[in-house]
Amino acid sequence: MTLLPVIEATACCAPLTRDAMTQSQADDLAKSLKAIADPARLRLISIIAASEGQEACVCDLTEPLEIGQPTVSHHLKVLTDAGFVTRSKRGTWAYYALVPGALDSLARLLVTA
Amino acid sequence: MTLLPVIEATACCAPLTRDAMTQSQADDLAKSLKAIADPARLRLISIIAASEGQEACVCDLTEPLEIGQPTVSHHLKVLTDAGFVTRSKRGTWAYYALVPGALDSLARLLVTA
DNA sequence: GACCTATATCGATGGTTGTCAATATTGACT
DNA sequence: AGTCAATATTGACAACCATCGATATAGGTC
Repeated sequence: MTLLPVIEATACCAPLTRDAMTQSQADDLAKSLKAIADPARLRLISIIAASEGQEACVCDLTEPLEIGQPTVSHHLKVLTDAGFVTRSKRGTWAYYALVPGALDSLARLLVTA
Repeated sequence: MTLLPVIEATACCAPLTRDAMTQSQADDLAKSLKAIADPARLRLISIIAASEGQEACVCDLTEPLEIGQPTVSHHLKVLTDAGFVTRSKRGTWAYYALVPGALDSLARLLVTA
């Protein structure tokens, strides 16, 4: 499933509270919010963000959350599809990094006035 | 179901990206995000926010969204439980108003550094 | 009280989603 | 080629959720 990346979804629009949203604006924003509205995914973002270079290896993400490796992989895919993180493979390892500004664009949409 | 209001859920904490979150912090934040991660609820917030005094009657909320009245009522309850809006009844009508600062507290948690 | 209007609650239903176990893929190393 | 380690994908299942129709509640008016 391809998903409108956050940055594009947010580049165009007035804040949530300025004007009544259209249905498709609401759909896009809801998709972005759904992508981060999960405890496991929030913790993944949080760990990645706190890591050096805002980048972390999957091997460092599996233990702290107490869920299986396939589930971690699934959550990382959701975050990637939504445009919050990017994946780069180096050797056998996969590194996930925050997309700079992605969370901020989203946050800006929620601020009132 | 009682839910930790956004304001309280966010009053205490460092931004999402400063430090690794605990499980319960992630649970709370995810609940707040889930509450607004729905197109119908985003449009409700949006319409309320764009109204005079950031307050709107349910009667003005049912038509624009093209969903049934019980569904609108359900979404408003979710938003109320999560602390984004408050309900006040005047006569036969129910008015929902934005909780000042609720969305902003949430947004602040998402901003990086 | 009887009736109407506005809103809330209940029960059911179809669709989505988080999780897991099992398996596949990919890359490194001998 | 063969093996091992890291990660991704698949298929299944239970839990959750958005929506609806039907009904209940509450306030106003006659």
